[in-house]
Amino acid sequence: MNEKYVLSSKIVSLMILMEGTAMNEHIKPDQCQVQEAIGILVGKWKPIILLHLMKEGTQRFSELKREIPEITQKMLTKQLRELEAEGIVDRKVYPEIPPKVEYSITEYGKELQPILEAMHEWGEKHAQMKKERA
Amino acid sequence: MNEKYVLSSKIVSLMILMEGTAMNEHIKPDQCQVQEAIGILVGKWKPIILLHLMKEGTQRFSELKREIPEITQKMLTKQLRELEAEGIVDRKVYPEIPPKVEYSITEYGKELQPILEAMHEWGEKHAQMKKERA
DNA sequence: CCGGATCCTGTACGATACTG
DNA sequence: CAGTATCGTACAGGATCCGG
Repeated sequence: MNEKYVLSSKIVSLMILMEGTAMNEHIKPDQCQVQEAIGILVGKWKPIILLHLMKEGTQRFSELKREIPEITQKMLTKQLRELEAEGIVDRKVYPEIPPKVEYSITEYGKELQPILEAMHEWGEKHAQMKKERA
Repeated sequence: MNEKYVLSSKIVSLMILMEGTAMNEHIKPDQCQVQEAIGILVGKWKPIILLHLMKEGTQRFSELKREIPEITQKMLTKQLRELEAEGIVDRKVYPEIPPKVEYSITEYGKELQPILEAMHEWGEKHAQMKKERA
């Protein structure tokens, strides 16, 4: 491996973080841990769903549907199930009639919150920069 | 909750900044600023490209290609151009023969670094959690 | 109220070949 | 060396209807 070190302190800290992990080698797309995280967030609606659940706490299916009117039931169901499968969201079914299903962020899922917030922050800044460039 | 992870001070300050601002009302998918950020990182190869450029600094097209062997030229070109269009990556063409093109992370793009770090960190943890569940 | 089943469409991605 | 051009495929997302 060629060692061509031109380093800002930021890069140094990144390198320390990555030491012995993914950064050193040929990173394949399916090994990349950043992809792990992105993969979970990518669905067109997942960030929105998560933001709502994080802000409002536990919510029923129909509440989410009301707060995100443009989404179809199918999509809402599907994306919630995917988040559930990853352990990010908890699904609680009340065996009643009419049916009642509540969704909430798991403790584990809450660890994603700072990342979502950082992305929100950056995204806002980026959107504004795009405007200024026009 | 346990603080197993020391978040970078940048993220912590972002969290403070975001308090009370981020998650308000009916967020449409095309307004969601988290989507802004994700949209830029989604390409199958973009995180990998960015990690390489962040680690190695300025690199030629062929160097990147060599470090990411599974990617096709077409894809490498395309994703680099998209990153360039967003202002994340700088493209420097040397009008020589044979051609020479160098890519690097812009100062602006470096602001993504803490986010990528956080995602990498979380992704690693998540990947391991999945294993344990099996 | 919640969500599964079906069908349809755009596009991200890839293999391959060609060029200044 | 660093790209375009062309063609082909898989899959995410959406519209709509059905069911417990």
